[in-house]
Amino acid sequence: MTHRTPTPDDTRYLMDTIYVIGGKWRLLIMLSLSQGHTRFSDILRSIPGITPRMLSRELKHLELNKIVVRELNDDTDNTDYRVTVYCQSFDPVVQAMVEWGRQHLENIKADQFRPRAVK
Amino acid sequence: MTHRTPTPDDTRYLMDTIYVIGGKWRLLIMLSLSQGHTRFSDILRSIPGITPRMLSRELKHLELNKIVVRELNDDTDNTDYRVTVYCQSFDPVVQAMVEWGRQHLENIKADQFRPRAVK
DNA sequence: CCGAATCCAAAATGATACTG
DNA sequence: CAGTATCATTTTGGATTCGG
Repeated sequence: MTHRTPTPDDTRYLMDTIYVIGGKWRLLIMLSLSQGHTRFSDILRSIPGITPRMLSRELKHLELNKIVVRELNDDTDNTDYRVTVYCQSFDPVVQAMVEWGRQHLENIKADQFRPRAVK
Repeated sequence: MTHRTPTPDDTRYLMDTIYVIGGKWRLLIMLSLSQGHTRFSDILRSIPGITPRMLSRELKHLELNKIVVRELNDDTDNTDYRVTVYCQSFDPVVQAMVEWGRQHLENIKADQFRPRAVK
């Protein structure tokens, strides 16, 4: 049984989650990191439309909240960002949202190619 | 096998989803509706902190995007808001986020009651 | 009391240029 | 490469008000 009846508490839980991952970019950054990107410029390129300003700010926020860690690579003198286990706890949320987006695009495509009745 | 390797396309799917449900209130309104609230004031009361202004605006957005429908009840002369099947397609996302929030609260509680080593 | 509109303040985000 | 600084724009929210 995968269905639960929603309770008023669910509203609180949902608010908390929205608060933590709020904004346009945090989940996208987490996804980029989980795709294996570790360097600032790589993450920047992997997320269409994000600016260095927002990436820098959001990485700082995510680091403060223990969602990512920042490491200095002594050899290459580069900064690497990595996910934490805490970040991985968002995987089900990200998966559900990615899946919704994929389905949505499929639906749009299907509707475009399906003939419609004309008035 | 429930795990997928993330692809660059996933970034696009995730962006689309964030765009559609973006903001602080939309998912909360959908949850409230799925909890059975149909009237403006009921929804308003069920979401702590939301103002009539934001609820009104977001309901309008959700209606335009076919996520909710607005019905006039002729008997009581009241407006009823109801979810659509499109709205229900977000259930997995909402469930995942509610579940994350619940776990998060449990973790916080557990940590608070677990004795810590003192320096 | 329900639902929406108006005006204004604050916060989030964007564009662009620039630094070590 | 890894960010910062500055300024413009957009989004969000508060307070108030107004008509059913």
